[in-house]
Amino acid sequence: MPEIAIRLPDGSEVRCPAGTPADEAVKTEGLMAVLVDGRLRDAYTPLTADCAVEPVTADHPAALEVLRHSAAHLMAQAVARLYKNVEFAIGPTIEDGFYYDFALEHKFTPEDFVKIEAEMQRIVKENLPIRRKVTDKAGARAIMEGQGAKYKLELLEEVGDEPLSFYTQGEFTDWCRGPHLPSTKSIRHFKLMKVAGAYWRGDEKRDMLQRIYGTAFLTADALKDHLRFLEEAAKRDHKKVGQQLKLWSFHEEGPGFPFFLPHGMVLYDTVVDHVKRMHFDRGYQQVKGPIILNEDLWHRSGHWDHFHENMYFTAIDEKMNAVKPMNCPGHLLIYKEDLHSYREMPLRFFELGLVHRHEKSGVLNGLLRVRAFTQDDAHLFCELDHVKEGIKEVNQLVFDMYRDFGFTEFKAAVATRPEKAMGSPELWAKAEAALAEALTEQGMAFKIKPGEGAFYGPKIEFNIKDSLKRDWQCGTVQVDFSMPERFDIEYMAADGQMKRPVMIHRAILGSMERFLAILTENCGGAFPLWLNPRQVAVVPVSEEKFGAYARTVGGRLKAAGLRTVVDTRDESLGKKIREATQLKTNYILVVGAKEQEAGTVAVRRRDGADLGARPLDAVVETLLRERETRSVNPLME
RNA sequence: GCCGAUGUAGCUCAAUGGUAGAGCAGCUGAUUCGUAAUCAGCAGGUUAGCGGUUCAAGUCCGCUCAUCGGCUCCA
Repeated sequence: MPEIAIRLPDGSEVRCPAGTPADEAVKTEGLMAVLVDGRLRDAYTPLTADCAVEPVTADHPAALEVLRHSAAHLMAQAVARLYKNVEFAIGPTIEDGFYYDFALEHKFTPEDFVKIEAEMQRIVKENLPIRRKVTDKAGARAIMEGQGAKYKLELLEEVGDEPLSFYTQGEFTDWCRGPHLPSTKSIRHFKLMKVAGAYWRGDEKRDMLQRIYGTAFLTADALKDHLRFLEEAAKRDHKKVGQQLKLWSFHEEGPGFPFFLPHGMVLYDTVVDHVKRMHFDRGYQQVKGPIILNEDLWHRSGHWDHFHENMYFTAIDEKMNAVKPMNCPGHLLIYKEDLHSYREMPLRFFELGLVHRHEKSGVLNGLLRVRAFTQDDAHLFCELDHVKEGIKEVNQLVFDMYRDFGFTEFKAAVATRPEKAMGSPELWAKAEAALAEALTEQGMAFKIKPGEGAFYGPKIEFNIKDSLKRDWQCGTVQVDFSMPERFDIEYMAADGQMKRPVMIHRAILGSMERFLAILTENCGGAFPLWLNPRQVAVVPVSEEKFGAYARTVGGRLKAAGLRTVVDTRDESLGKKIREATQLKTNYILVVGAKEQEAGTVAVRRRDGADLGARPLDAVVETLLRERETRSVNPLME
């Protein structure tokens, strides 16, 4: 046997005979896998040549991935033991865990999870070695035919002639790239989460399989933390919070059409006010088009061809009309009312546009996915040479807006030409390049989403990250050469020629409804002062004795524009404080004899902190500062 | 749209196939209170809707609707 040299991360080198398994060469406790020359491999992989080996143990970034992949196999094995005639599809890892798709007669219920988890534990205890075997396509086919695995056979037909690996643990064998843990014994901290239907290969025309989602972690604490996180997210659910704080509601009578209650409307208007101010400061002109427009317009715009399944139609005097799903055609009509000059460019039309889109019933979800929503929509018309500047200007507004609403982390992606697209590929390429260049010049990293552009142009998608580290898509910026063409819009260029402008479609918060849901879940309903519909509650210790002073205090606050309630109900002080706190009122001002005499208020924050008596003037001053600076944290300390 | 689960008072939840109940909220009265629930009384329901099985249905079956979790789609 020739000797080979193994380099370890600490710079040391060991020599061993070629073919030595990696785990024997590196001799590391708790080895889950190894990186051989940077490639993830099984711990027992034979080393055949000089190489660099990095051990993957529990603290390695790749550890979770390996663990979860093995957990998916573990679950599949348990399912195979417990149920008859199970067909296996695929079982990958995902962000928070793993899933496996099965086809079988039995319908899984969450009660089955107990049984499956118990079987999984049993397999863990059996300490089955997980071993890799490589075969060729014919060998693979033989194995799969033996298993009656029609889904896997279908996938097999699509791969080339490269060697294929199978992993076996006990009686269970699965086609898999790997790597896997060396044994089932180290999969300890897992939980099956939910069962759901999933189309085979994500195609709604094909079989509906049963998917079980699970998660697995390296330690019991990490699993517990994850479950706690999910609980926290559930507590912050905007539907729940919206009901508790009486912000919005949903009714059977209008699925997908949310109701805004008085306090929700205050929140909505506060957001709108800020959005408008930011746009006016940047040269946008607000417009508003009608909600219903005749069908011809939608043929001209291309929406009928590309979007009509999502549109609502309504007859007026026997003529067909469409309820608008987008605002752009309206803005094009407005554009065409005047002769435009290059001197006005970029021309910026802004609309809080109420659009209706027919969404499939199964996708509706609170305010996050509705059938009628208001977009913070705008269209910029610019000269061809200035498209990139236009995009950059818009992007800057996007960044500013997210920061103002307290979102400091966001990501961008460029979505390119979809299959159903209008306009020439050359124009698409040009538009895609403009978007990418603008982002690059602004130092904004982005990824590419192939084929995910709108039918009339490629787009930048902006995602914000909330306080629970979840991503939400909000803004889009789209470059469009087609719509100006279709509507034959022009402007007078500096050289006296009539030219065709380019259109930039953009929304920043996206849908106001959706954004309010995100805002709500970001803070769990405990809105920063500037946004909160309930900013201050004034609570007299006794209504009879101090009610008048409480109303005076309330009057001062209201005069300063602070959203204030004076709670003069015949209830105990403790109860009024409790209720105001539960409604996430930023500040509770308690007034009694001492305060009345001294012209002060006793300040209590919603987090329970009792700040003691403060002069009313000072309180008003601080609250106004907190509001004007849009502070996320309370300024009263 | 597809797969699955769920639907009881305004809210949160109980109720072996055998008279639908509690807490909170609401109303009335008492209480005037110093930092997260004062006390008492009253009222509140075609158990999502429609149909079926049964002597008897909140409970079992079917259909419809809505919601939730996923899939597909998407702001």
